[in-house]
Amino acid sequence: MNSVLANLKIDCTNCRLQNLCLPRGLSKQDIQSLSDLVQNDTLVHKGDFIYRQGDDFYGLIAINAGSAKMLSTDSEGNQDLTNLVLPGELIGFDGVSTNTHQCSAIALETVNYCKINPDKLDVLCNQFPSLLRELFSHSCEAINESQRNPSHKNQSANKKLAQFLLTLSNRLMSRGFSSTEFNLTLNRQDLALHLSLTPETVSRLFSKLHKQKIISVSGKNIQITNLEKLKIVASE
Amino acid sequence: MNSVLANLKIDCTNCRLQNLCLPRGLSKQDIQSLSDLVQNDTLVHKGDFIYRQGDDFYGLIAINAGSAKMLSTDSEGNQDLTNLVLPGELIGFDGVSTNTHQCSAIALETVNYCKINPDKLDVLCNQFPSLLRELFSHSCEAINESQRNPSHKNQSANKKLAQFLLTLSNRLMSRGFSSTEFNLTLNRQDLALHLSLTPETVSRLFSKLHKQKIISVSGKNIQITNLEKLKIVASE
DNA sequence: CGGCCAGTTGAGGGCGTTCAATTAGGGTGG
DNA sequence: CCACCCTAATTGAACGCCCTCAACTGGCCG
Repeated sequence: MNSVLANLKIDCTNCRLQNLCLPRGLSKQDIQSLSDLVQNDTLVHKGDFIYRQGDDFYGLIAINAGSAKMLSTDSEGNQDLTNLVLPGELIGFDGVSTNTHQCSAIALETVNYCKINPDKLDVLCNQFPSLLRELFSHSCEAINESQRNPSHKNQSANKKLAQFLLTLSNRLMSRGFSSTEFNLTLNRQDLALHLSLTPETVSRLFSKLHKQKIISVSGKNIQITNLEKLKIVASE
Repeated sequence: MNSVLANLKIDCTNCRLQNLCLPRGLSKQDIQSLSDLVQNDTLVHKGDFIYRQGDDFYGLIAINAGSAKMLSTDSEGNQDLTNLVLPGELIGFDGVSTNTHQCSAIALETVNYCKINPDKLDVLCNQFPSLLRELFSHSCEAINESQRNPSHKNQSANKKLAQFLLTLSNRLMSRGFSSTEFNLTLNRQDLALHLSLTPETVSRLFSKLHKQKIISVSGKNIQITNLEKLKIVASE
């Protein structure tokens, strides 16, 4: 056994997600400062809440391993699955402005995450403008994503699903996973919620894409067998 | 004439939108610092671009008077009207992360706006963490708005329009305008784009709400004549 | 083996779109 | 100031996509 490796603490300075997550664009010195403020390696399991809508601001969270869904319920009780969260992505912005979380974050499988506590965030704000600038940049990016993401607009259901699969494929690839074969951690119900469709429609569309030999579907296991055709479907 | 009033420079320290716009939540001293960095009173006219998608980051902009629309075109050429912008609201976040604007901001009528230039923004970041913190908070809020705003999800067209009108009514009220009678600066085409509907459908729905005596429509002039019923329609 | 829930598949109906025609409104030149 | 034009807005009819409701299948766990 390699005791040196075994005892090596994983933190921001040696994290494999450094270029995707918060350290992105920071100096070595700043990454070290950040690392000292980050609480690493919290583990939660499938179905666990990372935080709940209505909770006091819990902190900014970087998903390190696993995936999560962002769920929000409006005053009428309607649910909306706003996002699927992958490793290297930040969540928690929904609690910054009002100090109360506007969404729930729920683990879709075993999830390992890092966290900057609210009090540490204040330290950041006062001592490390460059980090705060980076946070600001991250949050602005999130605005762009959510406003420009075409899947939330009324298009054909077919197109929405194809676009979702393409976007997911790209996001997985940039995280070092296979872009052509993956396990969809969202179930049909959740995916339907996310795309504003019914589970029946999602199921039918999966079958249709399968018959067209564009993807291969077996439950949650998805293979993209004809990327070009999938792109054509996504652009109608 | 009152020459004292005539010569009084309008800036953040005496702006009527102080509680809505960027100074919100800042100390008097910070507001003064902010004010020194803000370029006030730029005037543009109907149809003018405040900035264009693809432009270098132009700065953070607060709409002081008038209204604007945020338009974004994706790689396929599909347009999306992401937002209607009212006085006291901030735009420009779409240029922060990549330093290139992801949307165009277009004046819907004569618009007066204030601006923090990109280089001044860097000054802010380095010297006034409290301002940056406020900016961060603003951008996080924008995320919530765009993700939680129910009008961008698939609901009945009727409900989407009713919700849009209710939200607009509230936003106008908090800005000191009438909440029951207003001039819709968006035309039917733009409104349809925003709600992901066709102009024909929007027009039909306006007529329907009019016949139901819930609103009174005359071109761009809208009166809400039965707020309670409108709320019922919005919640289905 | 039986029960349960997620997922799939089928039939029918409703709502928004599409295509087309008509009306209203805003700007320009005589 | 009015006649004209061009675009925006309205209204109508028919189609098509997705939803609803329902039945069925398959996998997992007791």
